[in-house]
Amino acid sequence: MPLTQTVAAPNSTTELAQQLKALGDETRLNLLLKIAGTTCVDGACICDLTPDTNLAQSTVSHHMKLLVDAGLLTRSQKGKWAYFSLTPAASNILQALNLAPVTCSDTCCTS
Amino acid sequence: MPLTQTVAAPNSTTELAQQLKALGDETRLNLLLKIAGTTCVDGACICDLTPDTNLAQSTVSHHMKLLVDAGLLTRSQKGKWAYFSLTPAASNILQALNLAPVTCSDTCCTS
DNA sequence: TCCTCATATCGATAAATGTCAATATATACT
DNA sequence: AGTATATATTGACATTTATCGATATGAGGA
Repeated sequence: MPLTQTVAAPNSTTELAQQLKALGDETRLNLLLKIAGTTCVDGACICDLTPDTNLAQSTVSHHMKLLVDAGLLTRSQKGKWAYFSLTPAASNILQALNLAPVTCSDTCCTS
Repeated sequence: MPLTQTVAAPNSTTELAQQLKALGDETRLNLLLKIAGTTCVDGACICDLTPDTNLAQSTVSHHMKLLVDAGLLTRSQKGKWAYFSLTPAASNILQALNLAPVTCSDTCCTS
């Protein structure tokens, strides 16, 4: 018996399946892990995430939308830039899966 | 810091993404949860799982294969029947997600 | 106001996926 | 041997998905 009810307590299997599906793509999983590892309070800027993917900007934007739609990320506009943070649901899932945050690159938060 | 290293410690993100993808389908997630809830020591018989899905037998068989290929289930043949059990990886993921086992239907293990 | 930059949206395309019916395989029973 | 049953495989099809280039939107700076 777990000490805390963290994940999936309020989730229907439909909802959970959708979140797992969103995570079930290596590109998106890596994006989410990168964001999870970001130390910036504002969240991670998509401009910092895109280069590592070797994908077109529009493709990354598309994946971010899917993650937002799945309830795993929230988007906030800061001037020209878009920042993304994990939702509680996403944090819980990553924690549950014991996915330790990746350390943020040193160039983070500088732009 | 978690007390135990349960999930994803040996998994690459590629491998984990593949497992999450396999779980990211409501049919397969429900199949897995059903199997997780089975009290039979032998695992769950596919013949008991199929009716609930309202899918063709070949479709269910296909989904089972995907779950096996993802490393979430093992298959064992018992006479005419095929039984499936969770792998440690699958058990860990379900535990991590705090997905309590569904109670097995009373007709379980009777055939 | 015009230009630049960051991001989103659109349209197209190739590949992957979920599904079924039909068939194959394999086991048990007679 | 022959039949029945359980499951897997095959082939077809419609839908979804990942991806890109091109374009649109929207904010800041000159």
